Amino acid sequence: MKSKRVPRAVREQQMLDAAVLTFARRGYRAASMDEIAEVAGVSKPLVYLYLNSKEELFSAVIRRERAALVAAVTAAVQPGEAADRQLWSGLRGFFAHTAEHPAGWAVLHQQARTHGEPFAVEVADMRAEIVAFVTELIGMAAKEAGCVGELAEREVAGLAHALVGAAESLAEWANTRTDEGPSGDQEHPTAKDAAATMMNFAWTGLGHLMGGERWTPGGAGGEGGRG
Amino acid sequence: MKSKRVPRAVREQQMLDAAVLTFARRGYRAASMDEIAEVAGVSKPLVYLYLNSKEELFSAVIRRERAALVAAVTAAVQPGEAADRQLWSGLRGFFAHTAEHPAGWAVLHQQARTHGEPFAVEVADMRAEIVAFVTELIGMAAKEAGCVGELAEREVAGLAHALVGAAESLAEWANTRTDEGPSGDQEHPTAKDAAATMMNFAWTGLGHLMGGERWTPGGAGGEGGRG
Amino acid sequence: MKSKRVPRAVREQQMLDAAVLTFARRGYRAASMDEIAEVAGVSKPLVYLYLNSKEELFSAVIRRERAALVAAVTAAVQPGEAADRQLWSGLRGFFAHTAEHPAGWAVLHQQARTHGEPFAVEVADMRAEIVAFVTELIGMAAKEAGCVGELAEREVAGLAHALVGAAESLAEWANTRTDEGPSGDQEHPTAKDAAATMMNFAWTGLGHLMGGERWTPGGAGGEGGRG
Amino acid sequence: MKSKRVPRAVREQQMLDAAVLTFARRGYRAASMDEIAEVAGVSKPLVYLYLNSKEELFSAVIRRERAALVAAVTAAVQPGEAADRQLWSGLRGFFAHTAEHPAGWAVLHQQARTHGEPFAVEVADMRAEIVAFVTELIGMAAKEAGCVGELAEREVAGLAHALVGAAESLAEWANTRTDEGPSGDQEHPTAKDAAATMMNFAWTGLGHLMGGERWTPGGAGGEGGRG
DNA sequence: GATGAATGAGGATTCATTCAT
DNA sequence: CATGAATGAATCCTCATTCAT
Repeated sequence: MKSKRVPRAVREQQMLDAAVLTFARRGYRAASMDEIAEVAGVSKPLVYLYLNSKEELFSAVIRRERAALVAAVTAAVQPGEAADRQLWSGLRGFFAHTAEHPAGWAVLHQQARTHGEPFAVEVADMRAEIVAFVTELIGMAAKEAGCVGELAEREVAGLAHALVGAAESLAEWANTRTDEGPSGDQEHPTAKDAAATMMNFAWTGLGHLMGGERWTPGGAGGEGGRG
Repeated sequence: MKSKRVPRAVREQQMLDAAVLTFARRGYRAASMDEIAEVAGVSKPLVYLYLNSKEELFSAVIRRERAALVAAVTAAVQPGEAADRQLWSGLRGFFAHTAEHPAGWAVLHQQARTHGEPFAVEVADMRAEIVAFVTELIGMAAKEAGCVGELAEREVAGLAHALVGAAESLAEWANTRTDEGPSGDQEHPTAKDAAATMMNFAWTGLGHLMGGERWTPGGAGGEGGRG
Repeated sequence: MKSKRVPRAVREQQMLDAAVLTFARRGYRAASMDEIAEVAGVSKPLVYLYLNSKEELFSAVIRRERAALVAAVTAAVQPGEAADRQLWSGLRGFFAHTAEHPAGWAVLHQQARTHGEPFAVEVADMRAEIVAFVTELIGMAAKEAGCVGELAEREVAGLAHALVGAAESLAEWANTRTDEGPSGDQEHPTAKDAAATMMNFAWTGLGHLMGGERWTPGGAGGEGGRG
Repeated sequence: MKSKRVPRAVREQQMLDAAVLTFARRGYRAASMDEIAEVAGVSKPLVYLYLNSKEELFSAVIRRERAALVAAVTAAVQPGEAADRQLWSGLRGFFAHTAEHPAGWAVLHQQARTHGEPFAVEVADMRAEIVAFVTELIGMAAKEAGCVGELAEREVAGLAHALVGAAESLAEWANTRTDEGPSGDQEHPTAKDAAATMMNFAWTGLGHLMGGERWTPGGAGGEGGRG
């Protein structure tokens, strides 16, 4: 005896919840509208009445999850702070959100990118947003460090992409480990640990990069890199 | 004008070529055996005769592309060299191969991971292989730098994952640009550029990390990071 | 002019009807779900929605036809009567039912037995049921005739099998003639005629068998048989 | 290393042997030419070269098995003997042959009858042959017993069909038991036992039938039957 | 004579989607 | 609002059959 007469807005969220889970579990193509309706606890025609089609449903899911992730990161950051503090906060927000919403993250990071333009574009936009934010932070840091023009624009873009990719990889690693580890949070990289790893890995290097330090293939191994 | 009466080994490779392209373009589920057969220039039954099923075909594709990628990286590295030189060479091999085989890379990096255990495991294994290689290099570098026990094992694993993720992200970025950019190679990050970015981004930071430098949230931004 | 919006229970029977006809006409393998759906006047997906698979459909058909045949025979028999009366009534019920449902009989007698364990077992069970009933009747008759232990158990089982086989053969013969004969019922063995033939053929011999009469190869032909 | 250069006639028999086994095991439709060729130890095109098509192959199998069965029965019978001796011998030949060639019997009795006219006709013809032989024997017996015109032609036909059906049923029963019984021949009806059962069951009754004895529904059970 | 290479045709099954009630 | 009933359009897979060598 399912609860009847639920307001539309609520029903829609239930459907989106069911869809996120199902798309994450099965993938876009393998997820059937039948299963989604069943998981949502409603009849299939109702799903169509509210969400129109599988494609629109997937789209709605992606938009909602994107918004939620961006909101989580944005909420974590204090706009006025120093660049490294902002990155630190943003990363913690990112890792915390993806850890709490693994299905949502899976849909964004894995499913949406592998099933055609309409969806991939949405995620690409989100990623561009984040990359732009990181790029800005790097710029801020450069200004803070008093080094102007030292880093070419393209170089900065590359660094930002690398940084974002590193964070994504860590997020997946952390989430995957979570599923298997029998022990508590102390055992695996929590959001805080992951963020710390990122800061040590990326920011320290960036600082020296801004100081003009470069690794060059010509040098004798690590020696050349630090010279 | 399809060449007829081709020996089996050759036909199989043609089929795998067609499958890589099609799986990369459409995704595993959306790719139809009909389309793959057509792209391969053979009839569908022949595909089944040689590769048995869609699942086995996908599996064969993944195995082939995995082997090719690992071979490319391995061939690029000179085992005896210093850690940073090995990483540098390996990264160049990696970026060069993924740039030359974008479809193969897409299948490994995007499709295989999103379509169920049997396939994801294969890629996870490959990734673990690479992460292990990177982990070893970091260990070597630590020894070269005379810092022993400075980095916890878990920390190294995190760094390796971050590094690999950064490289993957850069590879995708580079390849995506390639598709759209009308101009030549000079315009976008080539394998060499990408590898340089990675070395500057990751290795420089690692070097200082081994020197005991850490970023801490308590400190005043970048200043605290370097102290 | 297909009647639309029919309740599920009704549609299922229509499908089973169509399936019986089609399986009888073509055989299990040669019957296509397409044809069955067409004969049933519905689309193929509906058949799958209700009956799940060709195998389950065939199974459902067999179970329904088995139940109908057993019910027909059971209904014809008066439990309290003498053994020969019960056999006589049961045979008439059997011949009447198989004559009225030739397709159902064909599916049970020919198709189900030739297409793998799951189906053959169902029919074997039914046959065992009937053989057991006949065996019981023979036992009853022996008791009525005052001959106890005269017939070995294995001998009775053999006789029961022979009797059932004879009835099946006659049923097929009668039905086959029906299809071709242009004239009315009087011309070919109706249920009553067939049952009479069976009683004369089988029961008369059984009676004398119980009286100790045996045919032996040693004797001089028919003479020896009656001695 | 298959033996090469085998004369055509031999190869054909090997193929027919393989076909009998495979058709018996799988059924006509489910048996694939691939499997038959493999069982026969030859390549598929050779099967087509010799037997032309699956249909013709099946036909050839049926014809060969029919001929073998008829030959076995014929060989067992001594034309000049008394009717009951001839039937006794024929039945022993029949049961012996079907027990020794279960696959052939399965193809004739089960497969051929369930897969369309062209094949069913062949078996129907064979059955008619046998029924005619039995009919003749019954006629002979009637003459031997001095009763002429006592049995209507249609009645005799029915009796013959019943008798043949009983024998077929016993044959199947005996063969099926053979597969399961772990003990020796003594345990289950051998050809001889089956034939004895048949003679007792059928011939004894027939003898009295010729003597004018009839079972009638009106009478009080077995008593009325014999009166 | 014998076979590896190849395919046209067809069959089971699933799914997104829509009405009529 | 809400749903049981129904389907068009693919998709995976198999098989009998034929060449070219």
